[in-house]
Amino acid sequence: MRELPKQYDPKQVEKKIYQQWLDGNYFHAERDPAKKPFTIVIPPPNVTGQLHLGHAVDETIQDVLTRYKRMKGYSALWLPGYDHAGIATQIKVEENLRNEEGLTRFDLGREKFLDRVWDWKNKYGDRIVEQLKTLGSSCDWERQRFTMDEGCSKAVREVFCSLYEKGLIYKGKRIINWCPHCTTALSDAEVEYEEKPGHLWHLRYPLADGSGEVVVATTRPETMLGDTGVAVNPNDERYTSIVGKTCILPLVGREIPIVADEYVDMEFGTGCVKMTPCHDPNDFEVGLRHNLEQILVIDDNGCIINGGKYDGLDRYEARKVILKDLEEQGYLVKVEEHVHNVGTCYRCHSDVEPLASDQWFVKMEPLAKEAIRVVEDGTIKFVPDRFAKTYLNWMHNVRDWCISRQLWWGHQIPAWYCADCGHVTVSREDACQCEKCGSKNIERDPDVLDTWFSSALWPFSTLGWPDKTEDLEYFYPTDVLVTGYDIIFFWVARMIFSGMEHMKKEPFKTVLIHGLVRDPHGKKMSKSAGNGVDPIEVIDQYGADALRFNLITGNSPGNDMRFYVERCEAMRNFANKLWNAARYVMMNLTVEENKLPAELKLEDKWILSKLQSLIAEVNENFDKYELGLAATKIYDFIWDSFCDWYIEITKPRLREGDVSAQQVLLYVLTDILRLLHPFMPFITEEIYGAIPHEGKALIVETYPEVNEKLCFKTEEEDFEKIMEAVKAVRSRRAEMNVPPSKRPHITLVTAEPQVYEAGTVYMANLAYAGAVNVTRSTPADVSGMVTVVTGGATVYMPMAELVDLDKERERITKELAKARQDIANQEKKLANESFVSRAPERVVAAERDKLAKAQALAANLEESLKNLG
RNA sequence: GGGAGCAUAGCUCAGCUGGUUAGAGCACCUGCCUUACAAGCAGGGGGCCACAGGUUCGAGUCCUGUUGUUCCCACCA
Repeated sequence: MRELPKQYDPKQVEKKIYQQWLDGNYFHAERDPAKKPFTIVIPPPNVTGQLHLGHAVDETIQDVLTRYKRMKGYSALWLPGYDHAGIATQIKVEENLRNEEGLTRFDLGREKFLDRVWDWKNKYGDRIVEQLKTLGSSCDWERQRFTMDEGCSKAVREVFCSLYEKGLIYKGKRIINWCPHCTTALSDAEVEYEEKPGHLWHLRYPLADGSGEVVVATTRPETMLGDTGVAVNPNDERYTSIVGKTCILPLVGREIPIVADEYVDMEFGTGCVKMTPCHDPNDFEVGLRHNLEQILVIDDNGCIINGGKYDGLDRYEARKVILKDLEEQGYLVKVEEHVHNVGTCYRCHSDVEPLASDQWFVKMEPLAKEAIRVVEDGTIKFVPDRFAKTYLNWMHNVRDWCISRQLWWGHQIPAWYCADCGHVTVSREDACQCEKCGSKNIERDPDVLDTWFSSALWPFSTLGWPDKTEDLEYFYPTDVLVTGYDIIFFWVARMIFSGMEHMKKEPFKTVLIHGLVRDPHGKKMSKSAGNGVDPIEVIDQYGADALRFNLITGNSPGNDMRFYVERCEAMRNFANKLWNAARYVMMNLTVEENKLPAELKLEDKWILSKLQSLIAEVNENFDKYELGLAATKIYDFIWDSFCDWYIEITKPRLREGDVSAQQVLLYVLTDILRLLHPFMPFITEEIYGAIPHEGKALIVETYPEVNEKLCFKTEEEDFEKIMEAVKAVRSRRAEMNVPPSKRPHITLVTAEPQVYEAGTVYMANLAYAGAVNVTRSTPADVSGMVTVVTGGATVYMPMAELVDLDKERERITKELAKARQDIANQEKKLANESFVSRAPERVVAAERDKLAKAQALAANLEESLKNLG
């Protein structure tokens, strides 16, 4: 036992406590056959990243769950790590290179550039780990992984090769999403659509035979350079006569065919669509059906190629010039305002360019089957379950996954092209010759894999797969995956089908989805908007426990939350409240052993019984992942039940040196610490260390379970009757401005005198009463008395204590009106035959009881009013 | 075009399977430095639970529709 300072200072505590946990090796999960495993793998933060509030929510939830399960006796593993984040990291390092040395990655060459990225990764890779630690994350740092470490890279290679061998990975020319800024292909999931105002330009394409013209409508006139046809609907009578004819492409002069295809919507625009097979997925398909030529007119940087005089112009620059030319030459018919969806890159938000390109793909249909099954049959549960629908909808409609990226930072594709026979060698080991013709004239594919390709394997690659490790055996499948709804498609979906394909077992049993953290106005936090809040600064000011509690409470699962720094202040105050409660208990402690006394007083039974209810509810909330509810209940118990009532009520006993009160205080406080620890690990551990305790550390204490012997329902109710009387007296006193120094004698009239007799001491201490008289019958003379009716008693206070009779009269009149209204309501309800006969008996009884009470109250109030004159 | 969420006190939000008087934090008002805590204590004001129907003995809670709002998905040029 040692003295605690008057105010809790997280700064003095958090670093020290975290070090104690590390020293005790408590985060490390052993493969203990006697214990059940509980596993969470962290959603790996970007290696380039800094902790933001989104991480803070995610990590807090995982830490709360891990700590809970650890205390519940599981071998709880929270496996940490980070992600190489291909695009983001490469761009960052390229940016540095340009700013500091004026060089591009091509100036350095692949190898030297990658050295730079590794340097950068080694320098900043630990920053986020350090930040996770300040949050209190109880990760097993011995098992920390990186998506590009040796083991994970081996897993990636194995998966690529095995899928290739099964025919589930192929290379082909498709329309893909190309980011001209990041200069790489993207998957469909990596494109974010934004509604943007634009125009619909109507262009005149003259028929080659001079018999007329067609007018096409387009939102992207610059792509006309790549037009190789015009399509109309076969059922469109307006155009049947021109199908099969050709027209002359303006500005270019190319003769292109007019074809009929079902794809065309007769209602939209003019019903004639220009076909640009290389820059539109639909046109690509139509082009294949009608053998249209493919002409690529926009290059990797978004500039025009194969477009004659327009070559080299940026696509939007080209648009202006082309429109001007079209107008001047009389080809522009009209312009309409038109809002349309524009795809943008999820990393840099440049407009994505659809273009035909040779890329690697994962064939999704066969993989999706199992991924759909395990969610439909409940093997994997989403919490809240509405996200299962989101997931299934996506999985049912999933298209092949473009996995090759034109980057250098990442897992290079293990495919070698033979210059002699053209064969592609895909191999687990680095190939030095063509597997078909033996030629050494081979070259490796320069591209790397989508970052999400490696994170898809995270739940098993981090446990040692493809090797058959003991960790994998013991900890897989993992239990809960915690993440925001924004990466269900990127990551969750891909982990599920990867787990099913390669492990033949689901990667996790529960997907716990949380919402996004927004600013006070509900806007997304971002660097560019300048509305971001740095969690590290918040922790610095209020402490990690306060931040954690703020993030875990006041929101419901799966819904976005707004972040208010002021709420952290409230949480810090709560921490301080607990701190002082503990300080008070310690100040009065003369015993060393945490053991309940043989005899319990009424208030002891009340608080212990309330504690058991709390324990039951919190455990139940945990099992349903209702962490916010659990935390709020603990908060209320500590502040209201424990501090405001129990501590107050035991003060006289402590003053008199009553050891039993000390023992109950210590017992309840210890359970409080254990209950709260997953949410506020630092302060609880610190207090635990200061009070008498047996275990090594709170983090490895057991989590409270209900003790039936400490459930005292009757006493709990009895005590609450007394509380009600106390509150009633306090309330009257406050309303009448009776100063605490005035201690009126009070008479309690009740049918249960034994209950209230036990409570007379409380009336004196908590309601500043003088002598308290408990009787069964109303005093002979109640004139000049203030009456307060509570659930179990009528309280009489002498009028002399009152300052304002008018006020009292007013109050009673108001209450009487309400009581009469209640009586009316209850009588009406009970007069309803179907209610009485159909509602459960206890409900009806409760309503009868309510009526009786209201009647008694009304009678009392009437009398009081009479007494007042 | 399809799907989902949200709408409760001045503000931000809880309210789990329908059942006493709808809660919390902050803000506000009144009185207290009562020997754990003024980052505190006691008391108080403030709510047609978006709207309209329906189911039910009983609806903030379940169903249908309406309005507003946010988001996700989808190849109408």
